[in-house]
Amino acid sequence: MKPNSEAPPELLFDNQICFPLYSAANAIVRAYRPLLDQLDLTYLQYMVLMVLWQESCLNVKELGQRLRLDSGTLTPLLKRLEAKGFVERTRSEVDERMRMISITKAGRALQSKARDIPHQLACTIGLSAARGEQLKKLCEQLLLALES
Amino acid sequence: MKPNSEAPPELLFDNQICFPLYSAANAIVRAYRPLLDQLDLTYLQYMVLMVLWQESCLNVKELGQRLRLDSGTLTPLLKRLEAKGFVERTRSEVDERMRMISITKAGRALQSKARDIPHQLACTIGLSAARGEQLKKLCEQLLLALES
DNA sequence: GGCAAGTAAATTGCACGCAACCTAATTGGC
DNA sequence: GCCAATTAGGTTGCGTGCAATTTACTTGCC
Repeated sequence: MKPNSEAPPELLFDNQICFPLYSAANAIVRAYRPLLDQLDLTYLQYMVLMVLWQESCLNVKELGQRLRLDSGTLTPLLKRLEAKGFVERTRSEVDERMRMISITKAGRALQSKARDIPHQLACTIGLSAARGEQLKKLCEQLLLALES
Repeated sequence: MKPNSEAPPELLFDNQICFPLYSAANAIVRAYRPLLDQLDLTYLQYMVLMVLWQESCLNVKELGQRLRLDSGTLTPLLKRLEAKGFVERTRSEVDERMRMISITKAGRALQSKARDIPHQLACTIGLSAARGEQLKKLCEQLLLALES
């Protein structure tokens, strides 16, 4: 009995293009964890703060557009960041539907504590700057295509 | 007041290498969803079946090594696949600690139903074969480096 | 001004990921 | 044969992702 005699090669596990990407994303989060534990942050919380370090106040929708996430993910995450004292969640006075997310002093203070993380992570992932840039570009292309 | 005057460029959100990868992985899962809904499978369940289409019986640990996932993720997932009738979970007679996961007839039948999925997905992600291969290679390198 | 349509967040429910822990079976040394 | 160490898998708890729905507010049209 011939195994997989009629299976097209694209249905073979080892030929999957996207699964390595999926696994790599998981591995990245794992690699960040020990570094971010020291700041009491998860990877996603770290990314949210990184946005807020640059633009100290935006609403949930804007944050979601930058991070490609929706309110179902962001609302509980922002509540956790608020509970830790790193962000504030106030209602917009102009439009009461909007929730304005702003960085607190404690949240901004994390920026200097995080100073070494990019370098430390770069060491563990051990990808040259050129390959890193290449990877980033490819992912951004893919994202562009998937944003119909 | 100069914003971010002392922030190193690696702490700027738009300079993150890994976050596009993270977002792309999420986008891939989203892109697969409508296709896999027809088979009553999630992306990860589809990947598990893809492994089982090639090697019709392995234990949880072996499955976890191929997929880079642990029992905390796989056990509930395999129970769901069993509930749908696509796999069987039996105890090894040689070593009672091991749980043997084998594909069922219904599970194997999904392989032909899935025949068009790779092509359909390739259309939506719209990455040339060359760039796809490049992306796969980069992710595999990254995974290799992170598997200390 | 009043009301339908639209919009921003929040909520609910389900499926991952994974650390931390637990249980049961096996192995290795003596 | 006995017991400590190891191993396989399961459980728990928490944090995402996201579809689907709900709630509260705003806008547009008459």
